[in-house]
Amino acid sequence: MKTSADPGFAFPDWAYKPESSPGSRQIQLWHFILELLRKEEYHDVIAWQGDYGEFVIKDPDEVARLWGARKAKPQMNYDKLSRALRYYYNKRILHKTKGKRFTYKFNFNKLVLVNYPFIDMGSGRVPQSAPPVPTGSSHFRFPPSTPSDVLSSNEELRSPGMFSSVARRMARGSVSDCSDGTSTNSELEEAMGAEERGAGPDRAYRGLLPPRLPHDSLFRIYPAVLGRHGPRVHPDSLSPFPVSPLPGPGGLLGPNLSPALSMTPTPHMSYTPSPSMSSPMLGSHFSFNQEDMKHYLQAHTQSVYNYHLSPRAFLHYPNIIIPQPHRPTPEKPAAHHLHCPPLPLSHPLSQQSAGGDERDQHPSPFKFKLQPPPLGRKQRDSGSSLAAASSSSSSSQSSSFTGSSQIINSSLATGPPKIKVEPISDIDSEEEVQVTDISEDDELNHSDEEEQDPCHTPHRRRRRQQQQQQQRSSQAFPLINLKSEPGHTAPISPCIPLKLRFKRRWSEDQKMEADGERGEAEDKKVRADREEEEKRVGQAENGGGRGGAGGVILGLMLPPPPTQRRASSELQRATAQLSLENNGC
DNA sequence: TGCGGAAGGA
DNA sequence: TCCTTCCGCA
Repeated sequence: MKTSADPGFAFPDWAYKPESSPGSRQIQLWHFILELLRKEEYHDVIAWQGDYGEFVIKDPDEVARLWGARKAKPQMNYDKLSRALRYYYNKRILHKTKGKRFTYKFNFNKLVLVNYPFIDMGSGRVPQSAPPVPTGSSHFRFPPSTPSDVLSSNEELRSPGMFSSVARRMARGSVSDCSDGTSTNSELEEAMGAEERGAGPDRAYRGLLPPRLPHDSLFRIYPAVLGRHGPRVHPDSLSPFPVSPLPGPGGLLGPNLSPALSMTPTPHMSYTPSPSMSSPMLGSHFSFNQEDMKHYLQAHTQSVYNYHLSPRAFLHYPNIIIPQPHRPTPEKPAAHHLHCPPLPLSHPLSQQSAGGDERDQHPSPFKFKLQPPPLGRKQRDSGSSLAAASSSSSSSQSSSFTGSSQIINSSLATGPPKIKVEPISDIDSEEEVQVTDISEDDELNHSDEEEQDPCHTPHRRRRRQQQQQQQRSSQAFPLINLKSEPGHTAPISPCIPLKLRFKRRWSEDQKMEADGERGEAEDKKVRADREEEEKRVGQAENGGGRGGAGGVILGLMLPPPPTQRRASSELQRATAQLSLENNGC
């Protein structure tokens, strides 16, 4: 296999730009960082430290000097180098370890799903977020060396709607993780640790799992592993590694396991050790343990909720149970199971969830921790207008992390007065609370906010447009079509979608919450007035049959303030009524 | 020390 | 596209 000219350590050809010169001047910075990290002689300059993928630049000037030497940029300094590193934030290749000087962390989670287009689901094996550590078992295959290889030779694996779309979304950055610069993995480990402890059979291989391998040991094997695929290196491979956020064949992140990936295994995703590294598993696609894939997706979904990612990506996995905040609306169909098109997938996962909604029977084991996404700089700057910032969030790190979920989060953090009460006709928002594609619907529905947002650079607008386009294509799925047409206000009817009625009810509830914050004295007065009014409204509603479960949803997140208990009970009654009505629909 | 906008080069 | 360079800001 061809490698770079570096005799000590070399990435495979695909890790370099095609125009890579013998001197490897085109090496990318993160490659270079990994290169340094791997070399013992630079451990005084840069070294792994802390969590997986986390490294500290011990001697920034020296690293910059080395980088400048590599790039023939003698004027290079750490300031410039760090600027380049910061560009990786948006690409989710790196993020900063907050509070630790010169400490960054490679992000690998998104790189995993991007590999999904090459999963051989039929093999009954599931992708791992773990690196391709050849430690001895047989369930891991390396993909071809380049996306073009895969896409040309494994077209059948690009199951439309299954993995490729996820991959594209991931590649686009609309699905991402670790966006807050903190250790995502540790939280995921918690969640998945619990999950795994409760895991059933199919876990025998766990005994084979390596413990946390030291970075170095993980990384050391990387070249050797990749080296096995030299013959598959596509001569025209274009910047084959996850660097490219672009969708499509040239931009798919990944069939190639990245060094970043390899060094940042997720312990909770039990890695299946793979003697395949030494066996003739040079096939062009991954094979994964299906059980682990399920767990991975759950973990990733957890990260979605923790980090404002897009669980909608998982709608393409109709048989993956998506952990969600438990919503006591038993009548609500298990959308992910019932409304996804019968994708041409006939693997055992299809049977696992067949016949019912597991979530109802087994409430999600995950702890939901809704957090506001990291504030971008301008958001921080905006200061006082937090609500506006949250609704129009366009932090460069999380331009896709906008939307009603964030609104909810903001409301949790700042109280009802800052809740954005969306128009009733904006029925997307509740969907986003439930299945939080945080970015896209917000973009569809809040273009007015975009105008107000000083952070909307043309670049970000382009990204948002891409996400909107993705959203439109995603709406081809019946699940998404649970929504009404944008802007369409369904007539009030006992048989309007339950969800829509929930939404409307929720909007009302939020208004009431806002009212509830206006102080005790005023509240009492308002309450008195409202009680009178609600008597009238209640009578009207008894005939109109509208309502919603938004209050229930919020109730899951926060205990209702005393002033709202009565409203909540109203909501519960309305919910019960709606449930009955819905049965009639 | 870190962030991110902007302009520009290769 | 991936930086490099410069800069203002926190």
